[in-house]
Amino acid sequence: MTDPLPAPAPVPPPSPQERALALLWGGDTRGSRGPARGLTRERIVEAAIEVVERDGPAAMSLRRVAAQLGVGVASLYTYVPGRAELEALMLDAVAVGPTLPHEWPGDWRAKLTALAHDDWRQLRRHPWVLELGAAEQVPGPNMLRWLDSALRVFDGTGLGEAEKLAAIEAVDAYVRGLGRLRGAGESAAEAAGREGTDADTGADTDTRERDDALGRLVDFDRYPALRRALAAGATPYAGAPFEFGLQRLLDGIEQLVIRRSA
Amino acid sequence: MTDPLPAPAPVPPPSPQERALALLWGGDTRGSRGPARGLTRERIVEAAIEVVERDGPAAMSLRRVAAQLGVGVASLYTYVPGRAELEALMLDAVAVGPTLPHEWPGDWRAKLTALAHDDWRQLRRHPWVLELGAAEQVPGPNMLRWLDSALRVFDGTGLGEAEKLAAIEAVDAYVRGLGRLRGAGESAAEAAGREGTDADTGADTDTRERDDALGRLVDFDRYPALRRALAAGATPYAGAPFEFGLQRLLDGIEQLVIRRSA
DNA sequence: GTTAACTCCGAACGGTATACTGAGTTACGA
DNA sequence: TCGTAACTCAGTATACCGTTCGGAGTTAAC
Repeated sequence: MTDPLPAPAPVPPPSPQERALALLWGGDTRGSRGPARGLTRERIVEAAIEVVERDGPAAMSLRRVAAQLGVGVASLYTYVPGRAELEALMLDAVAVGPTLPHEWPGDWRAKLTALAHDDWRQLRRHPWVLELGAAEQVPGPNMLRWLDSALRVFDGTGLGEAEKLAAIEAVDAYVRGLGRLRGAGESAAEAAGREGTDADTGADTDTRERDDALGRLVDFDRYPALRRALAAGATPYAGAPFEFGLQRLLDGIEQLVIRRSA
Repeated sequence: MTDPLPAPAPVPPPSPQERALALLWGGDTRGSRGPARGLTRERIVEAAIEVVERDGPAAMSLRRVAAQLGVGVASLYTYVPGRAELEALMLDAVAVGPTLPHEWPGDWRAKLTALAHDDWRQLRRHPWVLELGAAEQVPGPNMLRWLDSALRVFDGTGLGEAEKLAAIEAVDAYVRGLGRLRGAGESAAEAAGREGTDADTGADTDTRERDDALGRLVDFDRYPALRRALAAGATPYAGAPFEFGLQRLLDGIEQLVIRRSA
């Protein structure tokens, strides 16, 4: 009762994470036969982004993407293994602005400030990344290019390598976290309306409406400290002004830089 | 052709946001007739949380929640208007730990550190809040109770009301943002295994696996700064150590406190 | 006792992602 | 040159999803 045939392939099943990685990092392994392809991965990602920006993240579906391209749903599967992987591609596509942090003028603090602002602007322009990217961040080429550039912002400071990385991710975490507290961000129309003004409006109309409804329902006498803050004009859960927390964080990093260069 | 009857009810249609708010803040307006109710809203929320923690956020569905409770799907709609509102209830249910920040010992910095740690622990224990709460944060009773308590942490410092609020939200944003960069957090089994140890493991098994796959695919010569960081032992996109960014942020807030009390 | 309000739920509707199958198209290898 | 293998594409099928509808049973108010 020998068993001459070992298990044919003890290869672990490719996890969705690994599939997304392989997809993001190229590795095109298709032959050359068959009819010419009518689409490209880039066109699909582009169409998907159009759909999600027009109809919102909840309405994003492969069917709509296919319709946008004038193609059957099943056709997409020859270019992209599934929805999750498409989302990873979309995220990487909008991950980075046109220029890179280390190329910007000024010292590290100026660059880091600009980095945060750029991140913030990107997030407000594409609010859906917060809803789409919930699953997990699979690092793609754009993200790594950005991260590499961001690390170089700290060239010349005495910070350790791990500290540089941690500082970048702290700023990134703050920006993204605040974007989430603030809610979905402004509409595309809004963004187009004041393109580039970069204003830090304390609260938009939606949050104002919600606060009104909240004020009608809640007895704020039960929350004295909150009541005081409200009376002073602060607007909770609208997201605090972006700049405040950023400057505090940068102050803290600056303290460390000074300590390290001493 | 007079028109003696004005439009009967110019009441605007209740938005989903307002429905969720009304739901979170009580306002039970049901009559007393009809058969006794077999369920409660609390039981439903509890069951939903069980489902999401067992099967993951993607598998959360009203049908599963109903099955978990041994009732038909449609029955849920007598207690909860829809899925969005149920999610709001779930989020508020796990929003706050057993004790409140202002009751903890120490000065404001000690309390704020504990607040961040508590927030972090809560996030790692219920990672799904990051995926569920994507839509929008509708503040419920627990959240406001927590926020009120958090504001009182700054009692005695010279900070302005808006500054207090902004500081709280900055810390909160940092913690949640880092939770997202890190990925979904640890499994329930993990959490149970080292209950309360609060260790800051740099990277878990999942991220290690992903990094291996990444290393195989990516030519890091194209990312010199990143390569240096990696060589120094840093692990990108695994989330930097939680403590680093937190202490930098707290340092920055401390500077402001000192300035304000001068 | 009648009735109106209420709970519960099976069934159905329109939507989703994905798998499967088959037909049509292309280019390599003999 | 031409058969055939490899490939693209789409229609159909499956298995879910949230939500609605209508009916049957139950209770309190009148």
